[in-house]
Amino acid sequence: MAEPDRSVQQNGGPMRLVIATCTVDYAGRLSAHLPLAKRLLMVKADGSVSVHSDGQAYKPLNWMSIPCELRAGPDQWVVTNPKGETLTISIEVVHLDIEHEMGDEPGLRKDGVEAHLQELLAARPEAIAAGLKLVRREYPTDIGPVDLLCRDAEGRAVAIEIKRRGEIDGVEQLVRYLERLDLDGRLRPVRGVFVAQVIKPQAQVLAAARGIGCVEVDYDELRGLDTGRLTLF
Amino acid sequence: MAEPDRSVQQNGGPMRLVIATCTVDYAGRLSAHLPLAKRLLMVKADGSVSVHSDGQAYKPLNWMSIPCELRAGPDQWVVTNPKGETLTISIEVVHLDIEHEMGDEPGLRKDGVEAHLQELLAARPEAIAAGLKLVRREYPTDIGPVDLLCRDAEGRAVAIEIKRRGEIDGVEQLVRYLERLDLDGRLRPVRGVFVAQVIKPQAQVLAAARGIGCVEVDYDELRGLDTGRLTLF
DNA sequence: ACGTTGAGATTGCCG
DNA sequence: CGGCAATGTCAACGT
Repeated sequence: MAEPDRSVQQNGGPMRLVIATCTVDYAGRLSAHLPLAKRLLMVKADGSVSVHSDGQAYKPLNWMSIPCELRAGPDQWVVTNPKGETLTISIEVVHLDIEHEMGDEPGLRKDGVEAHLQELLAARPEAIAAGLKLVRREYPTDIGPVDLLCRDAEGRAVAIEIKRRGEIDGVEQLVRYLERLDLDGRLRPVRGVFVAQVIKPQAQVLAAARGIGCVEVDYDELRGLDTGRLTLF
Repeated sequence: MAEPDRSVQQNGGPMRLVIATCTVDYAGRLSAHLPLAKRLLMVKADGSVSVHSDGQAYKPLNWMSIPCELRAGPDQWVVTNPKGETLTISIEVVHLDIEHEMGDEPGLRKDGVEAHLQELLAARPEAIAAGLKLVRREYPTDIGPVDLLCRDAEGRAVAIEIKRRGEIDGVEQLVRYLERLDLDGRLRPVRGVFVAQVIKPQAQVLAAARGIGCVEVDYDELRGLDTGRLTLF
């Protein structure tokens, strides 16, 4: 064959959607077989292939992840990967076959648990320590905003740093904020509390050495309390 | 409204495929946002919704699993589930919108690793222990067949039980076989070896207490050796 | 019905 | 760069 083999799907192409009556066989980590039925075959731009039925949201019945190579003949598709795993799709009838250029995917932005934690704790600072009242979220200092500034039951200032995972650099960050806040006569002396879902032993030790309190909070419980409040009224 | 709300997707409908320029927001366990881009929206017969880009095989960018309810307006889809999680798809442009009746899915048949392991080890019992020679696969006893019966280098009988995962009940099963096999003067005394990809500590302890050997085998390696043999000739 | 466990997991994070 | 843990884990099986 002199001309390039167009049956080989390379990365960067459009998404291809095929609805076909087919059987599917996978041989790799395990062997699996799908009897003859109508299914959706999805070939993504990156070359990966997945076989969907109209159930089992969202997981496909079978698939082949990149890196892999698709040899798509009229009656049979064979997808192989470097590990020697194969996905063989034997096609009886094609009901639909479309290609669509999808363009770039800007990517998923997960609004981290940290932001949400801050929201929840701003709404209920007493979950950190009894009697704590919020002064301001994102209280500004000249080296950046501290997550929460509160006053305790005795009216003393408390700076709170919130992390998803409590590690040593989070404690150091809080120490820097505390230095800055202590320059303000209206706040001084400012106590620090480091809050996270889990605080690593190293961070706990450093915090203790710096006179900073540590509080581990349960995210689900906080969310539960929060929704609990919402549903009460 | 007197007529039924057709914008509500119930289970049992056809599969719907939409390619649309859209933004997507998920609020539930976490919050996530997808900027405006062209994506594939898949609505399965069971009502589940998933949002695919043309990368990240096979996992969708966002999804909502059953049980859930889809309210599909022209500009916005809102999928909710009983836990109060929401998936909101705001549609700018629709590039494709098809529905297709998929019919029944006969279901996936997984040919277990255990059967394949037995095949591979029957072909190469020396992978279990040097000098081991196969007498018979599925050697019958009156309480069921033992996976492999072998003879070691000294001609002594060895009964082998093969599991994908070595747990305590697999050891007990082998113990029962050994009792039976020991009744046969032509075999007695019969040694036992428990073979699995991984053997749990509890099972190892019990095996040791019963004088049964434990061998962990690497499935991929065995397959490799096997295909190695096949490709050598 | 509920808890336990495995999964062709994938993905991020840490050391 | 390789091992470990989390995942919006899900799904299947045993109690």
